Amino acid sequence: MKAQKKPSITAESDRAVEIYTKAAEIFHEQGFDATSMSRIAAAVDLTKAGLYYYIESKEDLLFAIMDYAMGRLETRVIEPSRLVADTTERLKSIITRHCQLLTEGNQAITILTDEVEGLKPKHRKQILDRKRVYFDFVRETLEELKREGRLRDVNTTVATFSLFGTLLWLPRWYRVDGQLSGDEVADAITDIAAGGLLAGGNA
Amino acid sequence: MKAQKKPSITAESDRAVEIYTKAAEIFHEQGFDATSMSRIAAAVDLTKAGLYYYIESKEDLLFAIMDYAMGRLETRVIEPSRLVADTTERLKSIITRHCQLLTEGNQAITILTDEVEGLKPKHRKQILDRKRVYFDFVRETLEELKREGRLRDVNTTVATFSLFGTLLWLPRWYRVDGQLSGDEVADAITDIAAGGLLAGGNA
DNA sequence: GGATTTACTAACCGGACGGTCGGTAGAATT
DNA sequence: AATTCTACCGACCGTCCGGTTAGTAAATCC
Repeated sequence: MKAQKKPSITAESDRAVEIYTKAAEIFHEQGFDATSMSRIAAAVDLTKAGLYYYIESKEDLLFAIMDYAMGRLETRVIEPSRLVADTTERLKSIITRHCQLLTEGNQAITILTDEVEGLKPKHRKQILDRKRVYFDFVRETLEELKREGRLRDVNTTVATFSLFGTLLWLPRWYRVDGQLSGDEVADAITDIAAGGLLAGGNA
Repeated sequence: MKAQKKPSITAESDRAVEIYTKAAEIFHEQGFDATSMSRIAAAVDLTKAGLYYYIESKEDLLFAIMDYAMGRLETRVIEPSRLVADTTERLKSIITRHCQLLTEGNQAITILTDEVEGLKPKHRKQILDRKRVYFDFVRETLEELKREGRLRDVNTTVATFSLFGTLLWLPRWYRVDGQLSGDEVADAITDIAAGGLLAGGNA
Protein backbone atom coordinates (compact mmCIF):
# COMPACT_ATOMS: atom_id res chain seq x y z
CA MET A 1 0.00 0.00 0.00
CA LYS A 2 1.45 3.26 -1.13
CA ALA A 3 0.59 6.50 0.55
CA GLN A 4 -1.81 8.36 -1.70
CA LYS A 5 -0.72 11.74 -2.99
CA LYS A 6 -3.38 13.99 -1.58
CA PRO A 7 -3.30 17.77 -1.83
CA SER A 8 -2.38 18.90 1.63
CA ILE A 9 0.30 21.49 2.13
CA THR A 10 0.96 20.97 5.79
CA ALA A 11 3.44 18.23 6.65
CA GLU A 12 5.08 18.03 3.26
CA SER A 13 8.66 18.45 2.12
CA ASP A 14 10.35 21.84 2.08
CA ARG A 15 10.52 21.65 -1.67
CA ALA A 16 6.80 21.08 -1.98
CA VAL A 17 6.10 24.05 0.27
CA GLU A 18 8.46 26.16 -1.83
CA ILE A 19 6.57 25.14 -4.95
CA TYR A 20 3.17 25.96 -3.49
CA THR A 21 4.36 29.31 -2.21
CA LYS A 22 6.02 30.33 -5.44
CA ALA A 23 3.10 29.11 -7.50
CA ALA A 24 0.70 31.14 -5.37
CA GLU A 25 2.82 34.22 -5.96
CA ILE A 26 2.92 33.76 -9.70
CA PHE A 27 -0.77 32.89 -9.96
CA HIS A 28 -1.47 36.04 -8.01
CA GLU A 29 0.68 38.17 -10.32
CA GLN A 30 -0.31 36.79 -13.69
CA GLY A 31 -3.47 34.83 -13.11
CA PHE A 32 -3.95 31.07 -13.21
CA ASP A 33 -4.69 30.67 -16.91
CA ALA A 34 -1.90 32.97 -17.99
CA THR A 35 0.69 31.06 -15.99
CA SER A 36 2.40 28.08 -17.61
CA MET A 37 3.74 25.14 -15.71
CA SER A 38 7.20 25.69 -17.17
CA ARG A 39 7.11 29.20 -15.73
CA ILE A 40 6.46 27.82 -12.27
CA ALA A 41 9.06 25.11 -12.75
CA ALA A 42 11.67 27.69 -13.74
CA ALA A 43 10.82 29.81 -10.70
CA VAL A 44 11.73 26.94 -8.40
CA ASP A 45 14.72 25.82 -10.50
CA LEU A 46 13.21 22.73 -11.95
CA THR A 47 12.20 21.52 -15.36
CA LYS A 48 8.53 20.96 -16.02
CA ALA A 49 9.06 17.21 -15.70
CA GLY A 50 10.76 17.76 -12.37
CA LEU A 51 7.85 19.85 -11.17
CA TYR A 52 5.44 17.05 -12.00
CA TYR A 53 7.35 14.82 -9.62
CA TYR A 54 5.76 16.88 -6.84
CA ILE A 55 2.31 17.62 -8.17
CA GLU A 56 -0.36 15.72 -10.01
CA SER A 57 -1.75 18.39 -12.27
CA LYS A 58 -2.06 22.12 -12.67
CA GLU A 59 -5.57 22.06 -11.32
CA ASP A 60 -4.44 20.01 -8.37
CA LEU A 61 -1.76 22.56 -7.57
CA LEU A 62 -4.37 25.30 -7.61
CA PHE A 63 -6.65 23.31 -5.36
CA ALA A 64 -3.84 22.58 -2.90
CA ILE A 65 -3.16 26.31 -2.65
CA MET A 66 -6.81 27.20 -2.15
CA ASP A 67 -7.32 24.40 0.32
CA TYR A 68 -4.41 25.72 2.34
CA ALA A 69 -5.66 29.31 2.06
CA MET A 70 -9.16 28.37 3.17
CA GLY A 71 -7.64 26.63 6.18
CA ARG A 72 -5.71 29.75 7.13
CA LEU A 73 -8.86 31.83 6.85
CA GLU A 74 -10.68 29.44 9.13
CA THR A 75 -8.04 29.24 11.84
CA ARG A 76 -6.96 32.87 11.73
CA VAL A 77 -10.29 34.63 11.21
CA ILE A 78 -13.37 32.49 11.61
CA GLU A 79 -12.53 30.30 14.60
CA PRO A 80 -11.14 33.02 16.87
CA SER A 81 -14.01 35.34 15.98
CA ARG A 82 -16.63 32.74 16.81
CA LEU A 83 -15.34 32.85 20.39
CA VAL A 84 -16.08 36.55 20.74
CA ALA A 85 -19.30 36.80 22.71
CA ASP A 86 -20.12 40.48 22.21
CA THR A 87 -21.66 40.85 18.78
CA THR A 88 -20.17 44.24 17.97
CA GLU A 89 -16.75 43.07 19.01
CA ARG A 90 -17.20 39.90 17.00
CA LEU A 91 -17.86 41.90 13.84
CA LYS A 92 -14.79 44.00 14.47
CA SER A 93 -12.76 40.88 15.16
CA ILE A 94 -13.74 39.43 11.79
CA ILE A 95 -12.83 42.56 9.89
CA THR A 96 -9.57 43.23 11.69
CA ARG A 97 -8.33 39.66 11.55
CA HIS A 98 -9.24 39.26 7.90
CA CYS A 99 -7.35 42.44 7.06
CA GLN A 100 -4.34 41.34 9.06
CA LEU A 101 -4.24 38.02 7.27
CA LEU A 102 -4.44 39.70 3.89
CA THR A 103 -1.72 42.23 4.60
CA GLU A 104 0.81 39.62 5.64
CA GLY A 105 1.76 39.00 2.03
CA ASN A 106 0.51 35.45 1.75
CA GLN A 107 -0.68 35.42 -1.84
CA ALA A 108 -2.50 32.13 -1.47
CA ILE A 109 -5.46 33.80 0.21
CA THR A 110 -5.90 36.18 -2.70
CA ILE A 111 -6.07 33.32 -5.15
CA LEU A 112 -9.11 32.13 -3.24
CA THR A 113 -11.07 35.12 -4.48
CA ASP A 114 -10.17 35.23 -8.11
CA GLU A 115 -9.41 31.78 -9.41
CA VAL A 116 -12.27 29.51 -8.37
CA GLU A 117 -13.15 29.09 -12.02
CA GLY A 118 -9.91 27.24 -12.59
CA LEU A 119 -11.08 24.38 -10.37
CA LYS A 120 -12.82 21.23 -11.51
CA PRO A 121 -16.46 21.03 -10.34
CA LYS A 122 -15.78 18.71 -7.41
CA HIS A 123 -12.96 20.82 -6.04
CA ARG A 124 -14.82 24.02 -6.75
CA LYS A 125 -17.79 22.86 -4.76
CA GLN A 126 -15.56 22.03 -1.80
CA ILE A 127 -14.09 25.53 -1.72
CA LEU A 128 -17.39 27.25 -2.40
CA ASP A 129 -19.06 25.36 0.43
CA ARG A 130 -16.43 26.51 2.89
CA LYS A 131 -16.74 30.08 1.64
CA ARG A 132 -20.48 29.82 2.16
CA VAL A 133 -19.94 28.95 5.80
CA TYR A 134 -17.88 32.12 6.21
CA PHE A 135 -20.47 34.23 4.43
CA ASP A 136 -23.26 32.85 6.60
CA PHE A 137 -21.23 33.45 9.73
CA VAL A 138 -20.81 37.12 8.86
CA ARG A 139 -24.42 37.60 7.84
CA GLU A 140 -25.62 35.83 10.98
CA THR A 141 -23.48 38.19 13.03
CA LEU A 142 -25.16 41.13 11.33
CA GLU A 143 -28.60 39.60 11.89
CA GLU A 144 -27.78 39.26 15.56
CA LEU A 145 -26.70 42.90 15.72
CA LYS A 146 -29.98 43.82 14.12
CA ARG A 147 -31.95 41.92 16.76
CA GLU A 148 -29.95 43.73 19.41
CA GLY A 149 -30.83 47.05 17.76
CA ARG A 150 -27.17 47.81 17.24
CA LEU A 151 -27.23 47.68 13.44
CA ARG A 152 -28.29 50.54 11.23
CA ASP A 153 -31.37 49.75 9.21
CA VAL A 154 -29.71 47.95 6.31
CA ASN A 155 -30.33 44.80 4.31
CA THR A 156 -27.98 42.27 5.89
CA THR A 157 -27.32 40.41 2.66
CA VAL A 158 -26.28 43.54 0.82
CA ALA A 159 -24.29 44.61 3.85
CA THR A 160 -22.40 41.32 3.97
CA PHE A 161 -21.51 41.44 0.28
CA SER A 162 -20.56 45.06 0.71
CA LEU A 163 -18.17 44.19 3.51
CA PHE A 164 -16.67 41.29 1.58
CA GLY A 165 -16.09 43.63 -1.34
CA THR A 166 -14.00 45.94 0.80
CA LEU A 167 -12.09 43.03 2.28
CA LEU A 168 -11.46 41.11 -0.92
CA TRP A 169 -10.32 44.19 -2.79
CA LEU A 170 -7.61 44.84 -0.24
CA PRO A 171 -4.88 42.56 -1.63
CA ARG A 172 -5.32 44.12 -5.04
CA TRP A 173 -4.09 47.50 -3.89
CA TYR A 174 -2.17 46.94 -0.68
CA ARG A 175 1.62 46.81 -1.00
CA VAL A 176 3.56 45.13 1.80
CA ASP A 177 6.49 47.47 1.21
CA GLY A 178 4.31 50.58 0.95
CA GLN A 179 3.67 53.35 3.44
CA LEU A 180 0.84 51.80 5.38
CA SER A 181 1.45 48.99 7.85
CA GLY A 182 -0.88 46.04 7.92
CA ASP A 183 -2.24 47.02 11.30
CA GLU A 184 -2.89 50.59 10.22
CA VAL A 185 -4.91 49.36 7.28
CA ALA A 186 -6.71 46.79 9.41
CA ASP A 187 -7.70 49.49 11.88
CA ALA A 188 -8.75 51.94 9.19
CA ILE A 189 -10.90 49.41 7.37
CA THR A 190 -12.46 48.14 10.57
CA ASP A 191 -13.29 51.73 11.41
CA ILE A 192 -14.82 52.50 8.03
CA ALA A 193 -16.67 49.22 7.50
CA ALA A 194 -18.02 48.94 11.02
CA GLY A 195 -18.95 52.62 10.89
CA GLY A 196 -21.16 51.99 7.90
CA LEU A 197 -23.01 49.25 9.69
CA LEU A 198 -23.26 49.98 13.37
CA ALA A 199 -25.87 52.32 14.77
CA GLY A 200 -24.95 55.52 16.59
CA GLY A 201 -21.64 56.11 14.83
CA ASN A 202 -19.76 53.99 17.40
CA ALA A 203 -17.10 52.47 15.24
CA MET B 1 -6.83 56.40 -48.15
CA LYS B 2 -8.73 53.69 -46.36
CA ALA B 3 -10.58 54.33 -43.18
CA GLN B 4 -8.50 52.86 -40.39
CA LYS B 5 -10.05 50.14 -38.27
CA LYS B 6 -9.96 51.69 -34.87
CA PRO B 7 -11.51 50.08 -31.80
CA SER B 8 -14.56 52.17 -31.12
CA ILE B 9 -17.87 50.54 -30.40
CA THR B 10 -20.12 53.50 -31.02
CA ALA B 11 -21.18 54.06 -34.61
CA GLU B 12 -20.37 50.60 -35.88
CA SER B 13 -22.45 47.91 -37.56
CA ASP B 14 -25.12 45.99 -35.68
CA ARG B 15 -23.09 42.85 -36.14
CA ALA B 16 -20.02 44.44 -34.58
CA VAL B 17 -22.05 45.59 -31.58
CA GLU B 18 -23.49 42.10 -31.26
CA ILE B 19 -19.97 40.68 -31.22
CA TYR B 20 -18.71 43.11 -28.59
CA THR B 21 -21.73 42.51 -26.38
CA LYS B 22 -21.57 38.74 -26.62
CA ALA B 23 -17.82 38.73 -26.14
CA ALA B 24 -18.17 40.86 -23.02
CA GLU B 25 -20.70 38.40 -21.65
CA ILE B 26 -18.49 35.40 -22.27
CA PHE B 27 -15.35 37.10 -20.98
CA HIS B 28 -17.32 37.97 -17.88
CA GLU B 29 -18.49 34.39 -17.39
CA GLN B 30 -15.32 32.49 -18.17
CA GLY B 31 -12.53 35.01 -18.04
CA PHE B 32 -10.51 36.43 -20.91
CA ASP B 33 -7.76 33.81 -21.02
CA ALA B 34 -10.15 30.91 -20.68
CA THR B 35 -12.26 32.09 -23.61
CA SER B 36 -11.28 31.00 -27.11
CA MET B 37 -12.03 32.98 -30.20
CA SER B 38 -13.91 30.05 -31.72
CA ARG B 39 -16.17 30.08 -28.67
CA ILE B 40 -17.01 33.72 -29.31
CA ALA B 41 -17.42 33.11 -33.02
CA ALA B 42 -19.84 30.26 -32.36
CA ALA B 43 -21.84 32.44 -29.97
CA VAL B 44 -22.52 34.92 -32.77
CA ASP B 45 -22.99 32.24 -35.45
CA LEU B 46 -19.76 32.77 -37.28
CA THR B 47 -16.61 30.79 -37.89
CA LYS B 48 -13.43 32.05 -36.34
CA ALA B 49 -12.31 33.42 -39.69
CA GLY B 50 -15.62 35.21 -40.02
CA LEU B 51 -15.14 36.76 -36.63
CA TYR B 52 -11.75 38.08 -37.70
CA TYR B 53 -13.46 39.96 -40.48
CA TYR B 54 -14.76 42.30 -37.77
CA ILE B 55 -11.90 42.45 -35.30
CA GLU B 56 -8.16 42.74 -35.51
CA SER B 57 -7.07 40.56 -32.63
CA LYS B 58 -8.25 39.10 -29.37
CA GLU B 59 -6.47 41.78 -27.43
CA ASP B 60 -8.04 44.44 -29.61
CA LEU B 61 -11.47 43.03 -28.92
CA LEU B 62 -10.79 43.22 -25.21
CA PHE B 63 -9.56 46.78 -25.51
CA ALA B 64 -12.58 47.83 -27.53
CA ILE B 65 -14.83 46.47 -24.79
CA MET B 66 -12.89 48.19 -22.03
CA ASP B 67 -12.70 51.43 -23.95
CA TYR B 68 -16.45 51.38 -24.35
CA ALA B 69 -16.96 50.47 -20.69
CA MET B 70 -14.69 53.25 -19.49
CA GLY B 71 -16.66 55.66 -21.63
CA ARG B 72 -19.91 54.55 -20.06
CA LEU B 73 -18.44 55.01 -16.60
CA GLU B 74 -17.35 58.50 -17.49
CA THR B 75 -20.64 59.68 -18.98
CA ARG B 76 -22.94 57.88 -16.54
CA VAL B 77 -21.05 58.31 -13.28
CA ILE B 78 -18.14 60.72 -13.34
CA GLU B 79 -19.42 63.59 -15.49
CA PRO B 80 -22.86 63.94 -13.88
CA SER B 81 -21.34 63.67 -10.42
CA ARG B 82 -18.81 66.41 -11.11
CA LEU B 83 -21.74 68.78 -11.55
CA VAL B 84 -23.02 68.16 -8.03
CA ALA B 85 -21.91 71.13 -5.96
CA ASP B 86 -22.66 69.84 -2.48
CA THR B 87 -19.84 67.50 -1.50
CA THR B 88 -21.92 65.05 0.48
CA GLU B 89 -24.43 64.81 -2.33
CA ARG B 90 -21.61 64.39 -4.81
CA LEU B 91 -20.27 61.38 -2.92
CA LYS B 92 -23.73 59.84 -2.84
CA SER B 93 -24.20 60.58 -6.53
CA ILE B 94 -21.01 58.70 -7.35
CA ILE B 95 -21.96 55.65 -5.33
CA THR B 96 -25.57 55.51 -6.48
CA ARG B 97 -24.81 56.06 -10.15
CA HIS B 98 -21.99 53.54 -10.16
CA CYS B 99 -24.26 50.93 -8.57
CA GLN B 100 -27.01 51.65 -11.06
CA LEU B 101 -24.64 51.25 -13.96
CA LEU B 102 -23.37 47.93 -12.62
CA THR B 103 -26.81 46.48 -11.98
CA GLU B 104 -28.02 47.12 -15.51
CA GLY B 105 -26.43 43.90 -16.70
CA ASN B 106 -23.85 45.40 -18.99
CA GLN B 107 -21.01 42.97 -18.52
CA ALA B 108 -18.49 45.19 -20.24
CA ILE B 109 -18.06 47.32 -17.14
CA THR B 110 -17.18 44.29 -15.05
CA ILE B 111 -14.45 43.27 -17.48
CA LEU B 112 -12.84 46.61 -16.69
CA THR B 113 -12.07 45.43 -13.19
CA ASP B 114 -10.73 41.99 -13.78
CA GLU B 115 -9.04 41.75 -17.14
CA VAL B 116 -6.59 44.64 -17.41
CA GLU B 117 -3.77 42.11 -17.43
CA GLY B 118 -4.95 40.85 -20.79
CA LEU B 119 -4.11 44.18 -22.43
CA LYS B 120 -0.86 45.07 -24.15
CA PRO B 121 1.17 47.71 -22.26
CA LYS B 122 0.08 50.64 -24.44
CA HIS B 123 -3.61 49.83 -24.16
CA ARG B 124 -3.28 48.95 -20.50
CA LYS B 125 -1.77 52.31 -19.73
CA GLN B 126 -4.63 54.08 -21.50
CA ILE B 127 -7.23 52.30 -19.39
CA LEU B 128 -5.26 52.60 -16.17
CA ASP B 129 -4.82 56.33 -16.69
CA ARG B 130 -8.54 56.84 -17.07
CA LYS B 131 -9.19 54.72 -13.99
CA ARG B 132 -6.71 56.87 -12.11
CA VAL B 133 -8.72 59.96 -12.96
CA TYR B 134 -11.79 58.34 -11.44
CA PHE B 135 -9.89 57.27 -8.35
CA ASP B 136 -8.50 60.76 -7.85
CA PHE B 137 -11.93 62.29 -8.31
CA VAL B 138 -13.35 60.14 -5.54
CA ARG B 139 -10.43 60.71 -3.19
CA GLU B 140 -10.52 64.44 -3.85
CA THR B 141 -14.20 64.41 -2.96
CA LEU B 142 -13.36 62.73 0.32
CA GLU B 143 -10.56 65.24 0.97
CA GLU B 144 -13.01 68.05 0.41
CA LEU B 145 -15.46 66.48 2.83
CA LYS B 146 -12.63 66.27 5.34
CA ARG B 147 -11.87 69.98 4.98
CA GLU B 148 -15.53 70.71 5.51
CA GLY B 149 -15.46 68.61 8.66
CA ARG B 150 -18.09 66.31 7.26
CA LEU B 151 -15.92 63.20 7.01
CA ARG B 152 -15.19 60.86 9.87
CA ASP B 153 -11.55 60.80 10.83
CA VAL B 154 -10.34 58.26 8.26
CA ASN B 155 -7.42 57.92 5.88
CA THR B 156 -8.87 59.05 2.55
CA THR B 157 -6.74 56.69 0.48
CA VAL B 158 -7.84 53.65 2.43
CA ALA B 159 -11.39 54.95 2.38
CA THR B 160 -11.36 55.33 -1.39
CA PHE B 161 -10.02 51.83 -1.94
CA SER B 162 -12.51 50.54 0.56
CA LEU B 163 -15.37 52.13 -1.35
CA PHE B 164 -14.11 50.84 -4.68
CA GLY B 165 -13.93 47.37 -3.19
CA THR B 166 -17.61 47.44 -2.31
CA LEU B 167 -18.51 48.84 -5.72
CA LEU B 168 -16.35 46.54 -7.81
CA TRP B 169 -17.49 43.44 -5.96
CA LEU B 170 -21.11 44.16 -6.80
CA PRO B 171 -21.28 42.57 -10.26
CA ARG B 172 -19.78 39.39 -8.89
CA TRP B 173 -22.75 38.66 -6.67
CA TYR B 174 -25.66 40.69 -8.06
CA ARG B 175 -28.10 38.81 -10.27
CA VAL B 176 -30.30 40.86 -12.59
CA ASP B 177 -33.08 38.28 -12.29
CA GLY B 178 -32.75 37.98 -8.52
CA GLN B 179 -34.86 39.40 -5.72
CA LEU B 180 -33.25 42.79 -5.37
CA SER B 181 -33.82 45.53 -7.92
CA GLY B 182 -30.91 47.61 -9.10
CA ASP B 183 -32.24 50.70 -7.37
CA GLU B 184 -32.72 48.88 -4.10
CA VAL B 185 -29.14 47.72 -4.15
CA ALA B 186 -27.90 51.15 -5.19
CA ASP B 187 -29.75 52.75 -2.28
CA ALA B 188 -28.59 50.13 0.22
CA ILE B 189 -24.95 50.40 -0.80
CA THR B 190 -25.04 54.18 -0.85
CA ASP B 191 -26.49 54.05 2.64
CA ILE B 192 -23.85 51.64 3.96
CA ALA B 193 -20.83 53.10 2.22
CA ALA B 194 -21.68 56.74 2.90
CA GLY B 195 -22.55 55.81 6.47
CA GLY B 196 -19.06 54.49 7.02
CA LEU B 197 -17.53 57.70 5.82
CA LEU B 198 -19.68 60.63 6.75
CA ALA B 199 -19.60 62.17 10.21
CA GLY B 200 -22.64 62.20 12.47
CA GLY B 201 -24.27 59.07 11.06
CA ASN B 202 -26.09 61.09 8.39
CA ALA B 203 -26.18 58.63 5.54
C1' DG C 1 -24.06 43.24 -67.44
C1' DG C 2 -19.50 43.38 -65.99
C1' DA C 3 -16.67 44.92 -62.01
C1' DT C 4 -16.26 45.58 -57.42
C1' DT C 5 -17.35 45.20 -52.63
C1' DT C 6 -19.39 42.86 -48.56
C1' DA C 7 -19.66 39.19 -45.61
C1' DC C 8 -18.39 35.48 -44.94
C1' DT C 9 -16.13 29.88 -44.93
C1' DA C 10 -13.00 25.64 -45.19
C1' DA C 11 -8.68 24.51 -44.51
C1' DC C 12 -4.62 25.38 -42.66
C1' DC C 13 -0.20 27.05 -39.81
C1' DG C 14 3.26 27.76 -36.24
C1' DG C 15 3.61 27.62 -31.63
C1' DA C 16 2.62 26.98 -26.84
C1' DC C 17 0.56 24.33 -23.51
C1' DG C 18 -0.36 20.45 -20.06
C1' DG C 19 1.37 16.32 -19.39
C1' DT C 20 4.27 11.85 -20.06
C1' DC C 21 8.15 8.67 -20.67
C1' DG C 22 12.45 6.53 -20.31
C1' DG C 23 16.35 7.24 -18.16
C1' DT C 24 19.92 8.44 -14.55
C1' DA C 25 23.22 10.39 -10.86
C1' DG C 26 23.73 9.95 -6.33
C1' DA C 27 22.25 8.84 -1.74
C1' DA C 28 20.48 5.34 1.29
C1' DT C 29 19.64 0.54 2.36
C1' DT C 30 20.72 -4.29 2.74
C1' DA D 1 29.03 -4.75 -3.55
C1' DA D 2 24.59 -4.99 -5.27
C1' DT D 3 20.07 -3.13 -4.96
C1' DT D 4 16.65 0.17 -4.28
C1' DC D 5 14.86 4.66 -3.83
C1' DT D 6 14.77 9.77 -4.36
C1' DA D 7 14.86 13.60 -7.06
C1' DC D 8 15.22 14.96 -10.91
C1' DC D 9 16.06 15.88 -16.68
C1' DG D 10 15.73 15.82 -22.03
C1' DA D 11 12.88 14.75 -25.42
C1' DC D 12 8.67 14.12 -26.85
C1' DC D 13 3.27 13.89 -27.67
C1' DG D 14 -1.43 15.23 -28.78
C1' DT D 15 -4.30 19.11 -28.43
C1' DC D 16 -5.85 23.53 -28.84
C1' DC D 17 -5.15 28.32 -29.63
C1' DG D 18 -4.72 32.83 -32.10
C1' DG D 19 -4.44 34.08 -36.46
C1' DT D 20 -4.12 33.64 -41.84
C1' DT D 21 -5.09 32.54 -46.62
C1' DA D 22 -7.46 31.60 -50.70
C1' DG D 23 -11.69 31.47 -52.32
C1' DT D 24 -16.81 32.47 -53.02
C1' DA D 25 -21.97 33.54 -53.09
C1' DA D 26 -24.66 37.39 -52.98
C1' DA D 27 -25.47 42.18 -53.02
C1' DT D 28 -24.17 46.76 -54.87
C1' DC D 29 -22.32 49.95 -58.08
C1' DC D 30 -21.35 51.89 -62.58
